[in-house]
Amino acid sequence: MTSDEIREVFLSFFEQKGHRVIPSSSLIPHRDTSLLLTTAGMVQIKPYFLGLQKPPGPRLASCQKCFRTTDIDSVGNSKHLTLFEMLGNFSVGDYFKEEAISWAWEFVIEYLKLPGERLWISVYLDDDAAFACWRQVGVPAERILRFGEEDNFWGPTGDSGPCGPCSEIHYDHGEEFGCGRPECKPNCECGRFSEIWNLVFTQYNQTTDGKRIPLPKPNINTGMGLERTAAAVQGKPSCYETDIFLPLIERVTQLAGKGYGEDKDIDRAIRIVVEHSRGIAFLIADGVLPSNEGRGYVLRRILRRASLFGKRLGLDRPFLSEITTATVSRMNQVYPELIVNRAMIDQITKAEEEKFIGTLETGLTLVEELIEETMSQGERSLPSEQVFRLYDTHGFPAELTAEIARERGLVIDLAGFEGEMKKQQERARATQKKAIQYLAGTIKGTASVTGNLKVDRMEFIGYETTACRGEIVKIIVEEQDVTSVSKGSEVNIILNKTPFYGEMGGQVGDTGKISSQRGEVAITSTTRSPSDVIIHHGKVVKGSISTGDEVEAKIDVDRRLDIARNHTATHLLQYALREILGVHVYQRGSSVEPAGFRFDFSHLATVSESQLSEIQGLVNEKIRQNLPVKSKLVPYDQAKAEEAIALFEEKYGETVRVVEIGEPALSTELCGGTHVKSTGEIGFFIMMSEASIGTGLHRIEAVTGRTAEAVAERNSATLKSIARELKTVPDEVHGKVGVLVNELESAHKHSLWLERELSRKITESLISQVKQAGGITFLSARVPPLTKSVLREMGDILRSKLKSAVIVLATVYNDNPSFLAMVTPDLVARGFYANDIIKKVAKVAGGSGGGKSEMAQAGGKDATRLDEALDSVESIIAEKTSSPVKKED
RNA sequence: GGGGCUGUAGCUCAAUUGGGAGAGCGCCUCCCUUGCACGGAGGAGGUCAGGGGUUCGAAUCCCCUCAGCUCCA
Repeated sequence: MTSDEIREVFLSFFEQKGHRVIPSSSLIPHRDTSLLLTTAGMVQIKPYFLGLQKPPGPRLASCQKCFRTTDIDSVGNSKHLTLFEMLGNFSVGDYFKEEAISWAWEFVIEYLKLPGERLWISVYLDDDAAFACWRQVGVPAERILRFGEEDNFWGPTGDSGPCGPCSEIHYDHGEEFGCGRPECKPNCECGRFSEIWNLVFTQYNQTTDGKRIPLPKPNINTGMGLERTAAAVQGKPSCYETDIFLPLIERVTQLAGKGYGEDKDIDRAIRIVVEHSRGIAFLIADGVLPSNEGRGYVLRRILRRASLFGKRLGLDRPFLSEITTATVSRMNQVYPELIVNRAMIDQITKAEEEKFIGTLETGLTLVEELIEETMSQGERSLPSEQVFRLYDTHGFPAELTAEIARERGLVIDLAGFEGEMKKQQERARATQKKAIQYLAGTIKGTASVTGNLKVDRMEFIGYETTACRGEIVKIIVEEQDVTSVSKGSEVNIILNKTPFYGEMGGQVGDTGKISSQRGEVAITSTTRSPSDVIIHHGKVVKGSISTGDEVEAKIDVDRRLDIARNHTATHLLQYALREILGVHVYQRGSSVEPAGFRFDFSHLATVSESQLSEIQGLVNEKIRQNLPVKSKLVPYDQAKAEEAIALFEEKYGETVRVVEIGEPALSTELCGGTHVKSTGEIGFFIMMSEASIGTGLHRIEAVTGRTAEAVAERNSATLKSIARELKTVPDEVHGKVGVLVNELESAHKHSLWLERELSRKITESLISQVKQAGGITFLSARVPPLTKSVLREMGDILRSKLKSAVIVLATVYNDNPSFLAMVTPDLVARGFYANDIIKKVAKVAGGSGGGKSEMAQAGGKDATRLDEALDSVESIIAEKTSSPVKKED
């Protein structure tokens, strides 16, 4: 049985048992900031279990792609994977243990045809009910083992929430794969037993004080690892020998010219390469891009690990994209997002791998330096802080450092390195804890109001209208439900019916007012609870309001129209980007506000000026064509079949709203936002900026409608005023500025030339002004205003002409006195230091300064005492010659 | 989210306690030569990432912002 068949048979089996099959959700969890990546099939079911959302049915089944980073370092042995597929059936308050167990057994025996005698069962210590169920389906008592919390109790995630005992099916691969110890049984560390299916019986809700309260309607949540199951079904010792990995392994062995199954270390490297390559392909397909934090960093880490182990196989050039390509062709039937994003997967992988090779190269020179230094000091061991610095700051793996060191007869202090690593982890954890506490605090504040907020009747009618009559269902003030509130209070209001759009999909919420006969509330923002209830935030400005009041809800229509213009423009922009740059362009986020919008999209190359102007032109052309904008509700599957563009991180219900522009549609997007009726209403579109905001990610900021008009107006006003200033007309401004810049440049050169001419003349006259003091030739003179550099040039000339002298020049430049002192080398040797002299001189004029012994500069504050300062030079030198001179060696 | 490092000519990088912005490669012009990274002379090219502060004076010290690299979560 192939893995594809297992997947198919599983889903159709549970479909027969009344389950609704739901598609795999993205690896990026939707609206769940607590999770980096989707780690189990349960993730997308969680809101149903928590009662936050209505499930499409009480019985659900899925095959979910999952990604776990917890045992990334164990990848390569027989069991652990980062990316895997999890088959699962779920009961949302419907069936329980008995059905879950009997169906699981039926499936593995009848459908997967696994030999019963190779299967072992584990149950939670006191879960006699589960034990009995297993006995009933015919599992002998001696193959049902009891384990404690560690192995057979699931949850809660965090300190409270749903949890319960679980029961697992283990497959015995056979004694030959085991450790051989007599006590070897399921959950043994050796590779003999493989846990293939975990059935979780969520029957308790754990409170923060540790009490477990039975749930009125317990849930079932199961997870069967497809890869492990395939290994069992196909009689292979590990998932790597199944049809899932073999094609990929074949590709690697082809490229590396190494055989699989000949050498333990080589096998491990091959496994890591293929395993991580799958992860790379799937992560990129779901919109993750390499980065130095979050999900992007997970991607970068596995990519680098794969590249390193590839090196070990002798693969020196970039090769990973070959394996990700093989992954795409192996898996795209089931996961079409792979084929859709294949260009992105290929290019990102190549670019990132090349970048890593670059990092390794610079690291290599640093390692060489470190080795040289260590050897020159006669040490044999590379200092661990330095090895850690190479890794921490420059990303150079310690194993590689060790390897290179070994070739040169050196060792590294591995224990010290691990210590440094521990410290770093502790630092991060400590701050992480604080961040979580902080987060918990803020969420708690609103969670009590909105987290589990359930409202039976609430209708959004803002697509059709901008005002309506409704009734106040709930009033929340500072996290407390209240029945009435009066003037001056900040409130959150929930209506049974509202035209207010709650912030979602990048579009900001509406503002406006809610008024009754007795009072009025100014609504300043509108948001949405996790359970999709629209919450109006505002302040009571008149009278008072109470729950049950009949009210009129009216949004700020002009503002809404501004937002709608911008939102429809994002769709047109995405269309234009795909036309001009290519179909690989996808929206990666947006922010739609009344004043303008931001649009992030995936694209690898830089966008040229001419492309930008083409894009802007195309959007404006479509605006002028005044195309109709229509929305409709369609079943999810239909929308998918029609290839409506969906935002990767969004999750959509059974029916989805599709927004189409034009007839036939040139843009079709799944979207819940508010739009204009036809593109002409947008009026005008101007791109304000385009920039790369990370690898493969770009951001465009743009404005439409009246903001665009204002921008155009402002630009033209600016241009006109510049033209006026330049005494010309706007069309001539460009040429005129060019001329002016040239003129300015030559004027600068000319004035520099004049200054030099002047300084040369002065220099000659200055030479005749030299004096003597204590046998030392010196010159102290005031010169006309000169720039610092010309003053210095003057000093240089004087110094070379006078051969042996102390020179002090002073000038007033921009009202500030400044001094320059120069001393010829022979006098420096005799103890005349320019920096000492300048300090004394400048002090007279209330300034200070410093420099080097041959040349020093200073500034003063009192320009009137400049001459007095210059006069002091003679006495300074005289003093120096009369006192005994310390000779320098 | 928290650390570390970096940002100077088109590229790779220098610049001692704060005191004169440089080298190599590349580019342009000329000369000498014509096989290899020829050789020689001259030249252009810089908001020292950006902003603020300290100072007579900041590439250098302090603060903020931005960008890149890197590690941890």
